[in-house]
Amino acid sequence: MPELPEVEVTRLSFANRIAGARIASVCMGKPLRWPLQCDPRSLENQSVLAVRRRGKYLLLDLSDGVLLIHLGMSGSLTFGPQPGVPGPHDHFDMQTSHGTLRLNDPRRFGAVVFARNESDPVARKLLGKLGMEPLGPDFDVKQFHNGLKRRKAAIKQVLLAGDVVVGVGNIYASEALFSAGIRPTKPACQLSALRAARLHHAILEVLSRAVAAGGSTLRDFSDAHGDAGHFQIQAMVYGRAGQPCKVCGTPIHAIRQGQRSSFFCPGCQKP
DNA sequence: AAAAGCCCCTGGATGC
DNA sequence: TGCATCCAGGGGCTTT
Repeated sequence: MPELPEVEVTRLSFANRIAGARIASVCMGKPLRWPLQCDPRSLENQSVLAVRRRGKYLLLDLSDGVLLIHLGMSGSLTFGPQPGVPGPHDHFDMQTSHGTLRLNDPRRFGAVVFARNESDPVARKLLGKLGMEPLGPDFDVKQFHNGLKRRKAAIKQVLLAGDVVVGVGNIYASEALFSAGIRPTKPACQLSALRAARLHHAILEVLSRAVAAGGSTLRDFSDAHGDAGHFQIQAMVYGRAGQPCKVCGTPIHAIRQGQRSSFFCPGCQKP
């Protein structure tokens, strides 16, 4: 479910409300991808100072440490008063003076990890190799192109790897490549400066539009209020195998790259 | 160093 | 209706 826009929309939906809250108790459900790395009771009486984001990770700054939250494939966060007893897929429940933060994650690819700070080895292992923030000031065209030049792998897989630029998941990778007119199979290192610049622009544009629209709602995303987005971002290629391209009418192709599906228009996207 | 595969897990859709 | 198979928005780890 969650690519960068969904994570950012989730963050925006509760960051201000949870800021300043005191943690009363933390209740864990089934094991997530990684252990919490601390006794849940050691979080009690700490305050939540702020909620930041790095790639697809949410960072909850506490008075004495930081919680790294990842939503994996199927995770979603809710924050509000009196959520009732945790369900079978609620695996992290944090009661605070401002409400309860709850992680629901059926597949349990998500995680909540405590670290002393961001230089803690625990945090560095998860955040250390992340690439540029596409919506941040450091997303530089030249640096982006340089990053791609070092990689012989297909551009789609380089985008997904997240070590050049973070936050571009399987849906937005296909959409951004369509927008830039580039085949997902194109070796990253073969992109000219012009085409790299087009892709840079497409990533920025696609992701920021999705954030503005309140999360992709390409499927069934809901934010921490539990509200589904009111808007609908139309996919140009993702999930549209066999259907006519909305620009040129050519049937959309679906291929597999690294065990993930990719979609592209053979007419609009040049090899 | 980089690339390719594997795997974690559950649930929904599809096919026989 | 029941059961098997395939697929899903991520990404760390191991092996080439």
